[in-house]
Amino acid sequence: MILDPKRFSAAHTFDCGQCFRWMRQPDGSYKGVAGGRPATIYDKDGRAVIECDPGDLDYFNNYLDLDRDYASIALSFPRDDFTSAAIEHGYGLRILRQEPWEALISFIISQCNNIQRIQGIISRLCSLFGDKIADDLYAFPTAERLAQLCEEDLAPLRAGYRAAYILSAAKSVASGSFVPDDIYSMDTPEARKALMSLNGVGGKVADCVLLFGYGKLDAFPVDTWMKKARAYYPGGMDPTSFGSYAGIAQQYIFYYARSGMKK
DNA sequence: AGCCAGGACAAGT
DNA sequence: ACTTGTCATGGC
Repeated sequence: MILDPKRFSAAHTFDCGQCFRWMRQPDGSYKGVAGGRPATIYDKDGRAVIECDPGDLDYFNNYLDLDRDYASIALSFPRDDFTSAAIEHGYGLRILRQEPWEALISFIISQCNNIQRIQGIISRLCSLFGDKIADDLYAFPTAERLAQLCEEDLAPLRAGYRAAYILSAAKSVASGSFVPDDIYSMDTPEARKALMSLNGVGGKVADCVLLFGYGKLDAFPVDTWMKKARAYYPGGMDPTSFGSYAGIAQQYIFYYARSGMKK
């Protein structure tokens, strides 16, 4: 299946730090699972090539946000040298529309952690408690499944103090006291507040869940790398200056800052 | 050995 | 509304 979204980069999309489960294969393609659907994805001549069940193609078209014109959005951002370099560096990245529940748990795990270790913890979480889909491919475990567990069960994850947060979120969702789908209809500030009612979810994690899980592209997560990047914005780094797609700008900047600002 | 990694939380000003 | 210590783990 070949889709033509203009300038899709699998590497920049899957390795920019927004997701943790797409694994680069020796041939440069990325293999993973989204929404319980397995796929192998790569780019060819700037186009997205998706190997998946034909019935899942619409899902991945939406998942990869392929219908959005990122080039035009990038042109709408203020043109300082740093932002321009960041956009060039992340050429072809797209903000994934990940499953909200997976994004929630993933970014709870991300706090005060590094990306390699986050990947390991999530990988163990899925292989231990997620349904097996194929060889080395697992669905993300459901809230109902995780809600049955205790901290001891999560010890093999080596998630540290975050294990309690995972269980707490699972129980909130499984019991119905927190309904992930309710977030969609809220505006970003209201949705942010609702997410922060969960134990272990502060402002930054909430912003990541909104951006990467709910497609709320005005959410603007600020982590340690964004704080480092702030030094390159003499007048300050004002999210509102990037408009309603500030989250996309954020991801270019984050990815560039984390890369060491090279190339 | 100490510092850092896509922080959150409670307790103290 | 801001500052500080603590939380668990691992790489450098």
